[in-house]
Amino acid sequence: MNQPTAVPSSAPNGDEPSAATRDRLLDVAERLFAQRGIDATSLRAITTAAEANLASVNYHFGSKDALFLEVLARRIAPINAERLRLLSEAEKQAGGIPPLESILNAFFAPALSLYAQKDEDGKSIMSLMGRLYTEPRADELKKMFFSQLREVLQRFIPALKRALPELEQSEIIWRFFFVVGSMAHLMSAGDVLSFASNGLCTVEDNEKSLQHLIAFSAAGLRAPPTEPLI
Amino acid sequence: MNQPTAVPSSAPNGDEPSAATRDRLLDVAERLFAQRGIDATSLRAITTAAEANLASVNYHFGSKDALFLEVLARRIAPINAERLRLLSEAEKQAGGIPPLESILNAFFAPALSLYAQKDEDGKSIMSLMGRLYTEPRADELKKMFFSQLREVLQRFIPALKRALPELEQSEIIWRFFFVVGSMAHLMSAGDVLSFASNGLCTVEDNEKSLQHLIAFSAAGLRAPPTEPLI
DNA sequence: ATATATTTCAAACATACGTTTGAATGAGAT
DNA sequence: ATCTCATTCAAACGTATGTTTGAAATATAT
Repeated sequence: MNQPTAVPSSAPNGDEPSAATRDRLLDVAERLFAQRGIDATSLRAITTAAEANLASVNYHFGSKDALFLEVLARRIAPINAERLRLLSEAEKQAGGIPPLESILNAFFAPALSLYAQKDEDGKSIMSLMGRLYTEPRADELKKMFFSQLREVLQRFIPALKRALPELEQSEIIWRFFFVVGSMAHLMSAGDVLSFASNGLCTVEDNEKSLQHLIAFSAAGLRAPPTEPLI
Repeated sequence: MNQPTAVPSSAPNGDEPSAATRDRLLDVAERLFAQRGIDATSLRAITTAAEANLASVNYHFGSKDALFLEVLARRIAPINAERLRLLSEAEKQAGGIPPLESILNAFFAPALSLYAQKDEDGKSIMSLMGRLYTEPRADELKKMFFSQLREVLQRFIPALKRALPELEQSEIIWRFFFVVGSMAHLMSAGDVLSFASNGLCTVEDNEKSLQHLIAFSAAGLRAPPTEPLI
């Protein structure tokens, strides 16, 4: 309940000798949540790894749940912004209706780019994001997540509709639902792929993964309509 | 550690006045695990709902993890057996290579049939199964889950290969990976679909869901090869 | 009916968790 | 130098958890 009355000043000096406690907590929490899951990650583990005091999470964020919420919001917002930007760019470049593949690329690429992060944690963070679609968690999380996703859907569904005029709106939503599932699966279970294929398929090459995902999704979306337009 | 030295005898009298404690625990645990998640479900909640003593889980299963493992194994085994049966049946009926749609139906239908269970819990159990692909859990669970899945893959991948001779093995595996993702998404996040579509799309009609999933997946699998056969 | 093994039970154990507290520390401004 | 506020810190709180225990109850077999 005791919230700080003011935000800690963000290091006025040019180079910060060490990141502010708040940021260190966010970074460490993100990594641990992703690797071990949320319930399995204790505040003690987070604060120890972040070299901060146990009470610091409750001081800076109020609660563990609020910390988790902020860990996610920090990632989701830029991804969705980039999605919208890429879609607009594709529409401008096409001078009207962009090809399905460009629309899908705009949706996938920002999320998959997590994998290409320089540090080793990209994969686990992506895995955490992928799991978000299905994690049984507090209402507040679901609200935050889907309010941010809804904005994206409101731009992408009409774009898909223009690219697939022969499909009913409901059929487009159905298929885009499966597209999201394919992406989430790649994000959250990509490591399983190489395991289950005995190393034949690997998720190491991000560009190749994106190609496979786009090719599959585009073809799935282009399936002949099962609910023809009346 | 203290395991019972013998399995409790399964009610020798014709009609059981009440299910054996062990079975009641499995049923209740399944429902609660599915609804609230595994970590959020305490042994006290399970045993109270099952009208059993707190110690009964440790007596009958050894630990909470072992209980969870058995809850899953009890569901997964029959589903995978039914998958293999349906595939064999489709192959017999086709007198050779069955159409892609029949292969996919054999893979999807047994899992999606969970939804059609008479009791209200079908959905949440299906959701639990769908989450299995990505839950960050103990190694023993992953081992059990994938050892059972591997058996299925060893029959389905060759079947898909025969139905899609123009594709490399690795490309088939990639695409089937997305197929699994689409199915898992439908299983674990089906309720999100109607929420995100403002009720336009709903998962209530199991047969319709299956049709959409098959149409999308078949088309995705049939996408032109990105890695052409040499 | 007696002996034996299985199952239930209430109680306690040990531990881990998120959170709160109140004093100590630090930095900036007056 | 002093005041003021934000931050850190060690310690404790209260609670919930999975598990263990040893006796009581129940069923099974001889």
